Amino acid sequence: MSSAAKVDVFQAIADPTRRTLLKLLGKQEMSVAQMTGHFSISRTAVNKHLHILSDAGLVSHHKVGRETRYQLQPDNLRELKDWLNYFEQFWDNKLAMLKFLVEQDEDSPEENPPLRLVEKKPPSE
Amino acid sequence: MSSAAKVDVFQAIADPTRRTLLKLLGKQEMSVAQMTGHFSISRTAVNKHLHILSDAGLVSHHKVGRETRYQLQPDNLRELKDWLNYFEQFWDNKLAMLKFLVEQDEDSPEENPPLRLVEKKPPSE
DNA sequence: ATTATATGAAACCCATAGGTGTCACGTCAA
DNA sequence: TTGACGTGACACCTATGGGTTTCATATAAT
Repeated sequence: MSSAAKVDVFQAIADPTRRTLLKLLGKQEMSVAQMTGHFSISRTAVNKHLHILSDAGLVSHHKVGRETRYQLQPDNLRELKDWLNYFEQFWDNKLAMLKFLVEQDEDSPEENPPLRLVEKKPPSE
Repeated sequence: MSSAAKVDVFQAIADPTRRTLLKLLGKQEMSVAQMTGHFSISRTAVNKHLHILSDAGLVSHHKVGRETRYQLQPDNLRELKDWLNYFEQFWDNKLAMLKFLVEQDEDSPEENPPLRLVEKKPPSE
């Protein structure tokens, strides 16, 4: 129940303009006009992109005076990460293993086993 | 020159059918007809999706007799991973740091410093 | 009170994405 | 040789995505 997610996250990040918007919001909360300044498209177009990002649960917004400030809401990117995680086994077993171990560690904070890097091995192909 | 990448990877994985195709190919090399069996759309439609995945460099294909076998080619998913990596700092600093360190290690194979888990700290900005 | 600013919503345009069916061709089986 | 199988290339259709312009409204500034 983390988010309504009326729009697919994969779909939301498919557009390069929206990806740039997310990067911008990663730096700081911004108003619509402020963001529009970074593009050569109309403010209305930017607004549409923001709506899509909002429907995907990737940004939130709140009004400050007459302007609408948008904030990055990266939680739903986890879905993307989880998807990608499945494929990481195909190109880098070592990194996938490490991530697995780290996530295990996250779930049991009282334990803190000494993590060590495994032997280096070249990519299978 | 790893790939032509005529199609954006983000765009390529935006479609759920194409994501399913990638998952299928993650299990094993498959022919077009074989993949079509997993969907309710026409073979021609599947073929188009495969072309898009191919243009994005995510799959490769080779002919075996009269059938065309497709294989997963996950290298270009790194672009997606790199993009996502930037945002991970906003939801999980520890994991992002570890990944960074691991990748650093990948780049300098002659050195092998003892990596230790660092303390969790809030994003710098 | 009046004007400028910041925004949202609506109507509209056009390119393209995703789907279909058809046809031709190479390959495997009888 | 003949026919079924597996596929690629085309032509076509329709919904939607990303863009625009215009209009209305609320807030800030003078």
